[in-house]
Amino acid sequence: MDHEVTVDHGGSVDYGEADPFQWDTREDCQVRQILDRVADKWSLLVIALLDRRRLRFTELRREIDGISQRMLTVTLRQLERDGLVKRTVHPVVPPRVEYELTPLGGTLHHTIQTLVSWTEEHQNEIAAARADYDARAAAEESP
Amino acid sequence: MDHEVTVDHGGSVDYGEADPFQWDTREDCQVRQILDRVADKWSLLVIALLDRRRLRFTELRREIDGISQRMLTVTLRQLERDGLVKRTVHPVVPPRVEYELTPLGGTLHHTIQTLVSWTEEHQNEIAAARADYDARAAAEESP
DNA sequence: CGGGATCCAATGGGATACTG
DNA sequence: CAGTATCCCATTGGATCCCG
Repeated sequence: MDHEVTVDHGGSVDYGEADPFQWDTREDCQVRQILDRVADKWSLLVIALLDRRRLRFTELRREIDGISQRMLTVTLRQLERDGLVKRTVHPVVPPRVEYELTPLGGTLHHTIQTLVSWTEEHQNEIAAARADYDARAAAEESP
Repeated sequence: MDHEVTVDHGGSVDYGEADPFQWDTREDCQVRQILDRVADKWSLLVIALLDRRRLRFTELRREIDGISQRMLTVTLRQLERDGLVKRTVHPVVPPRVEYELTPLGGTLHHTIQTLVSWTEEHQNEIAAARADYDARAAAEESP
């Protein structure tokens, strides 16, 4: 039960760990699929907001500018399915549903916070790079 | 030239740093926009692959399973515009264009690598959570 | 080889209305 | 309040052709 299983993907390429700096970039790869979920626009924001908090549906909706009710629902369901967010329904009227990070979601939060921090720290450099790029592009078109 | 500028966003809400754990989640916020770019499916993969390497267009295309020529072009242009990737054209025939991370892109790579590593480490937990979720969902529908 | 331009299909995602 | 369901449009992104 604890031995490795080699799956035949139909190709003859060797996908072993020949290169420690290389990882599996195939579409059907687990990591790729999870990355798509985790690196999602809304997921990122939801996880970032749920740090040390426990928010209700409407609170999240209000905090995340621009998200529609539909996308918040979809995003929360995905995160719940992935075991990153815990959903608690309080049987009262009116309904009260709260969302919080699971321990697993908490570990991801650290990583995401790093990404957010990086963005905050370098936003000026990026803005400058964009301005520079746009200026060059404009200069080439109109001599 | 080095004093802070306060921009009036047209609203009367106070978006000051009242809460150190809270950040600006408005759509027109720089961080939000950059996050969207940086947390993009393909951008993530390109940056992850360009670490300590310098790859040609076709090499990137081959490495990233499932990316179309169009999306690779678009992604590389965006990354170049943001100052994260440097594009070098060698004036030979046939053309030889190489891409590499800029120093700024290098700093981002660290962060992204953390995200990729997190995914690799926790993929089994996530897969288990999904299976569990799906099992419960199926159980509820068919009694 | 490394794209730019174009066309078209898929899908993401908003608006709205209804429910427990 | 916290969704679900439906409709529908806008953007994303793939396929194809062409050019330097």
